[in-house]
Amino acid sequence: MGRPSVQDQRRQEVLDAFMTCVATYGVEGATLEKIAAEAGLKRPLIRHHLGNREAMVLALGNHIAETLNQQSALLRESLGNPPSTRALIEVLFSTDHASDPRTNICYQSLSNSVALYPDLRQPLLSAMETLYQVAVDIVRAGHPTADAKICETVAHGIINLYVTTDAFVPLNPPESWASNSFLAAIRLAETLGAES
Amino acid sequence: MGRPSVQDQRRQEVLDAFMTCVATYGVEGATLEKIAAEAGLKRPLIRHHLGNREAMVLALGNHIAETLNQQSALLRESLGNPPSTRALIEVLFSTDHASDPRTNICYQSLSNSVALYPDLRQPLLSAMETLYQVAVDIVRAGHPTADAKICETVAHGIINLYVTTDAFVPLNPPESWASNSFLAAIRLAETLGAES
DNA sequence: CGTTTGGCTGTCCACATTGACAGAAAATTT
DNA sequence: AAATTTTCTGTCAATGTGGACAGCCAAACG
Repeated sequence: MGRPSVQDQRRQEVLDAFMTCVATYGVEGATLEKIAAEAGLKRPLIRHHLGNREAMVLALGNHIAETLNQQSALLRESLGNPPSTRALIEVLFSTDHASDPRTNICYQSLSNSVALYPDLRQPLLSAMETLYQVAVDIVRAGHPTADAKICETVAHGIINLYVTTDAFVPLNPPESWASNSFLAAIRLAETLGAES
Repeated sequence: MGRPSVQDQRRQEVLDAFMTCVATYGVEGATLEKIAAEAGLKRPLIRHHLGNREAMVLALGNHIAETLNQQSALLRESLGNPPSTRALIEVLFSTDHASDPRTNICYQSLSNSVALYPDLRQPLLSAMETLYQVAVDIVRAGHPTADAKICETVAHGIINLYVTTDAFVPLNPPESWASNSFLAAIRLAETLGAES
């Protein structure tokens, strides 16, 4: 049968190194050499596992989207039954929640590259839709009597406030930026009245 | 006296072309040739006007920060006396307000490059602080009796919701994403009660 | 032990990009 | 018209980057 294949594992490792490089140097700044150094491999192996540059970028886009989808699923499960909007906000903004900080930075970088790699759009868009949907479901569960459209607005607002906070991380802003987003999300949730 | 200098104007044109390229290709993807093509000049002239790559990036960072500061000042003036929070939100989210869409994309790209160009951090950070401050002042003017800390939270929330909306523009999301952010900002503002 | 299968390395070429310089062309003043 | 200053062009070398290939090495199986 020959040597057993570790291709799947290697592919994950290379993808992870690519993710680190994109987060640090941007999509166009993540060269094969930097990725190879990060992965501890030789440059030709990167190509062997992920294909040419375009294939690499699309693979990363799908990987990021998949990661976000898993986080959405986790979020849905980790909140008690019935889930509370307050708990959603606290999980999103808790520092120990600590979703991999590279994920959101890569998401941003890839978003800005959609014009160059159009196939990125679909997975990135639907990953975000999924996250929105989880938030909407949680908010509606916590406020069954509230208007559906209003719940949607509040849920989107909470997620967007969270996203902004993450987007500013590379700037290392004062702590107040994050706490103001957190407090704003709380206030927004409270417009729905007490939870059931 | 010799030929008259058009250096200042050329510098602005080159900076503008650089901005377009960064918005399209990212910081590392904006090569001198692409910038030259965009500016309608020959490559060596780019270097002549903006210096080497690092100087170019820092110049763009300062230019973006300056642009944002001007927009902040404009925002402060364009709102009536007394300014209303509602008007602030409507101006921010109005499509015809149409601040140059490249500005926010460049801001994001540059933010993600702070690790490589540390001198970018200061101007980007204080431009955002300025924008926050304008929003805080407007909200406080509209709600003179409200608690100062709460006004700060609401103002930051409004700005952050606006920022997120702009950040998603490259993904060309469904129109509902923007309208939900807008409605969330309105709801958030309403938590302060009626305006004076 | 040999074969087979797959992972890994070394090396090559083509091309893009940056950085630098010398010199031509243009415009204004004297 | 001549001189001067600035703008612009052409070209070179050095380096970085992507893409491709041939061949070696390691591990499992018969």
